Amino acid sequence: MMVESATETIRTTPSTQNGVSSLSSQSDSGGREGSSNGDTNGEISPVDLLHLQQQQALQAARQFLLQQATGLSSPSSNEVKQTPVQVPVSVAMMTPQMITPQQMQQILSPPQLQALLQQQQALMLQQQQLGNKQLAFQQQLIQMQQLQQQHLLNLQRQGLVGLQPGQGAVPMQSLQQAMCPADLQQLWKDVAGVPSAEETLKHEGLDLSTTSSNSTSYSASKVSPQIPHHSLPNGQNSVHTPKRDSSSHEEHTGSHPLYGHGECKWPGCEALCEDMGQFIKHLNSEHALDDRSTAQCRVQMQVVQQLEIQVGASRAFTLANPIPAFYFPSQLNLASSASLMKRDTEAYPEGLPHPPTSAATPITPLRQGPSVISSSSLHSVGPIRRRNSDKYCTPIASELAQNCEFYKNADVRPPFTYASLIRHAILEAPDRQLTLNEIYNWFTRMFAYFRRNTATWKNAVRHNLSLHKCFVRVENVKGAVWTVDEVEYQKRRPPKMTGSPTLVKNMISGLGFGSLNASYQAALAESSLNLLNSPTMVNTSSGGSLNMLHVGHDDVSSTVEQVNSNGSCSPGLSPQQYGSHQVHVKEEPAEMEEDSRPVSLMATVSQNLALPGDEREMEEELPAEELE
DNA sequence: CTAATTATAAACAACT
DNA sequence: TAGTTGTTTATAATTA
Repeated sequence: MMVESATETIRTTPSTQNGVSSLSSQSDSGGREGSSNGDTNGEISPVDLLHLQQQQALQAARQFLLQQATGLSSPSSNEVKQTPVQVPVSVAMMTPQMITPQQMQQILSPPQLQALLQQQQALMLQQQQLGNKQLAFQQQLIQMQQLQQQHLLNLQRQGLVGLQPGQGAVPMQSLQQAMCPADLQQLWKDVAGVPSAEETLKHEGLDLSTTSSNSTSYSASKVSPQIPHHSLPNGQNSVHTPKRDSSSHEEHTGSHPLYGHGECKWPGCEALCEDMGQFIKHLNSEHALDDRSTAQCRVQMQVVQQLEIQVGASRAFTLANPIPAFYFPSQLNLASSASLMKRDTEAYPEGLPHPPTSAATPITPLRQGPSVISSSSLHSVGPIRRRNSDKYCTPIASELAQNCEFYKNADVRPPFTYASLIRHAILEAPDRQLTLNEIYNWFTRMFAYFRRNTATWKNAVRHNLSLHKCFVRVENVKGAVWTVDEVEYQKRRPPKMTGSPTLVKNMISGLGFGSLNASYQAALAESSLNLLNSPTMVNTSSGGSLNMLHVGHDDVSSTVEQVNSNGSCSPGLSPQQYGSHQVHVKEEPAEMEEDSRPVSLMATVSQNLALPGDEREMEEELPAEELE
């Protein structure tokens, strides 16, 4: 007991408010915030510093990419400066879905890069499942992006690119090389056959001329001096002998983004090259860069950026919607593997009292099935404030349903707030009411994590019950039970995404969803439309439709229950139903019954998202009560 | 910087 | 009296 509370205390206390806060809060999690006590980077481990550096560099590179694509000229100096250690690698791995495009820029660290990009791909995959024909192309684009970044990374490592964090100066040429313009040509050809893709591009208002002029001048001013002899296949730069080139690449021979396993990775090429030299030759001969491809490359970069935006948007969307995790298995796998790494390495830093259960069987409970752990659960790995999950709103029901076993056995903090957990527990009960003790039991039964530190979390539970208006105490003959006032619960869900209607509009129109598949887009459009049409939403949401998308969603069960349980669980649900003697209303429960609208609406959206062949999934997800 | 949300700790009262 | 249940206040972290 004492030990438990002690650790608990430690866990919470630690956050220092230096720039390292997030890092420390991460690592210290269960343990000594040892690293956080200081206020400088001095405490940061070498590894962290490395990460930091990589992040900075990466971010700069990314920034540059974005600039190139956007035509923006604003240097990223300040942003880069802020980046320091802000988001440790672990976070990047653990919170894939939470990462906004901007955060992504900051978070990206070499080791994560691939994972992230793969996740993006996974997302795109998801979209594909939604019926998008353009996906193939988009995925390729993503790959291109991946290649770009990897290459940039390599360049940085080599010192070939004097990437100043504050300047984000990455030579255009290097980008071009990384992008493999020829490949772009190919892509272009492929795409040519797909009117929608071109349509998309037009729609997105890609301005080749503008962009290219921008990037050109940009690269012209900064590039050459920094890449002394990094020969480029396009011949724009001084062409060196393959050997020289290969030598310059030697240290990372195997890491050339386009060269691996003895063959050219140029999409669709696969030419065999015995060594780097040969590969370079091959590059020069087969994948030369001409003006056209250069232009295409630039367009490509823009497209890539668009994709990034889309990814961000779709991520937000999927987060806001109960799209079952199995929608993107690849991501899940990734996530789970990430979590494994996490757990094995940093989840419980040295000195940390490893939770009893997990110590013995930390990962065992992981299902090998497709559902494994959804990303949200990853958030919880380690002592992250669960608020995250709640915020980014992982449907607790589906999450729990899927990872029920995991939480039962792994000493992992569930990524949900106490409030949402309590609510879930109560709603899960046959008569949607539980005594305090029953709630306790539910916690301990469902989560290994809550089998310890009982004093702490029980206190928290009680505190939550008392504090939140959404929990209504009902006294009956046998004592008191707690019920949930859905309306209140939904009501208090704050705007999570400060997305104004404008944002939504933008996302839907060309920019974000320009090339999203029709159904996806339609679903989103519809949802936003509905949302916008809903008076409640319009004036309620400070932010706008996207907010509403979120509302009531961090808990699928709400949706489900309201839809399935005929009335018994409707938002307006009055405590009286419980045949209580007396009800303590903490405050008037708000009379807006329209609140149910967003919820059912969500159901609609979900359905829209559930495309052919996926209905089964949706159904799986609905009965969230089945967990247990 | 501020406000809101959440987690945690703790004091305290009422009740069993 | 001790433990449980509830309420309330305070503090800190995090995020928008």
